[in-house]
Amino acid sequence: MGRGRVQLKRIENKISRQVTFSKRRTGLLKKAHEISVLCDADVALIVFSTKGKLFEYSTHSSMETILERYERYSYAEKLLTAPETETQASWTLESSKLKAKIEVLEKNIRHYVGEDLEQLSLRELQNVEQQLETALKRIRTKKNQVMHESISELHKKERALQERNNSLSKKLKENEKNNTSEQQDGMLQLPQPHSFPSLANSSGPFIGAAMRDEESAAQGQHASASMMPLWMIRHINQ
Amino acid sequence: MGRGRVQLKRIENKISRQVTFSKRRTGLLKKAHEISVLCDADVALIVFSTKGKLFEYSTHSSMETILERYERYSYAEKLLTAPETETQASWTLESSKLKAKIEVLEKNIRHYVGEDLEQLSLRELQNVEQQLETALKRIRTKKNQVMHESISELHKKERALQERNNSLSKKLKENEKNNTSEQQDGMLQLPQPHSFPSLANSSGPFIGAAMRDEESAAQGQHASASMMPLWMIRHINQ
DNA sequence: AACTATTTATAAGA
DNA sequence: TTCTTATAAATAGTT
Repeated sequence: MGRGRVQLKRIENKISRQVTFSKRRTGLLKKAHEISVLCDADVALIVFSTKGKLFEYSTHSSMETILERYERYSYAEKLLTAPETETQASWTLESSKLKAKIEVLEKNIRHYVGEDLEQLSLRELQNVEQQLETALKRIRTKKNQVMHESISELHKKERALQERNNSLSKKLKENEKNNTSEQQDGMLQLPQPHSFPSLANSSGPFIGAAMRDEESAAQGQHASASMMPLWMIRHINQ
Repeated sequence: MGRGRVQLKRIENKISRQVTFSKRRTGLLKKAHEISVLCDADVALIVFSTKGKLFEYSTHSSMETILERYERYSYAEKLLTAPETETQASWTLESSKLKAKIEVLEKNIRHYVGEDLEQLSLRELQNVEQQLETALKRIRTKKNQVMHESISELHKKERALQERNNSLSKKLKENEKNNTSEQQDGMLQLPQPHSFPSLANSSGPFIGAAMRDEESAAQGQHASASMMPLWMIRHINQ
């Protein structure tokens, strides 16, 4: 619902991601409210932004009530087993289970990045090798796909810009017929077309704008959370 | 959005309330998913129909996790003020920290095995690809090393056995001199040397054992604990 | 924050 | 419920 269709995938540009988040959050909260009023439903909505800021909506019957109801509905067993009765022992147990799990996961990751291989048997090494090969294939397939999409997107832009360029050239020639005086480089000084105003400042041909987009997109280097290197992950644990 | 404008108040007609609920619920869940993917947000949505039926959506990081995060975020003060629950609060906090960490690790692993790639940008894909390539190189180097070690180990065994073999042959000939009767193929039917009994059953030359070891190493398909697939790891947590 | 051109969602009807 | 269609709403890209 906007000027362009949008792919269902993370918006790369931080600014527009933020803007979109703000807009859609408003819309989502509104719709949550609407369905709750129109259809007499109990709704609880919790949204955490990337930065960890909380936004929430809940029907008048309050968030707590709904969450309790939810727990009751979907985790009945859990509540029955131990809400208050949890002893320190059980916490310790859970904690060490989690820690054990983390250890296993970290070990896994180390293997997947080719570290800590000493203890592995030949068979295990072969296993990892095979998994990595498969993963690499998948990644490359996906990368190809993304690149192809990007390319055809750029071709589309290119065509649009070329057309615009042609029509501007035509207008320019007509202007020159009617006006046999100054304005040698008139084309770039014409009143700007309203559709692509930002491109008007480029010094090259219009098509060049597409290339610049590409370059700037390829620059930012900070990795997302999911791409954090190991040493960074290790610091999560405060 | 429809053929008529709609008042923001409970729809009286039961049927159309139900129909509207169904349609809007779909839309709401969709939008919740979209904002979560597009804007990289953590979303939890709980809807109870009038009749009490539950519908829910939550970002990949699971409903439980998000609700915990919510509790942490919005009831922090409450928990801190409570007298008895203070220890419990700290446990809860630690527990959810650990869980958060596990989430990150699991996401990482999914990427390393080439799953869950939709949300990755081209840049991130390239990152993963490069890491996998490096890992693969390391793994292969290590594998080579292990195989070479294994081979020279086997060569050593081979030499030892050959020597033993020779000395036994020698003794046999001496025996035959002193004893001009039976025992044509005596060599392989001699009392077995106690060091490598298993090899004695092989029908070929001793060096053949090395080949068989190699082959069987390449066959076994069950993964070790550290190589467990994700779905299996998920079960660790009790 | 505002402004539109567009895409989406959905109310009504079948 | 599902499909279709006319129309209201949401929102992407811009200013």
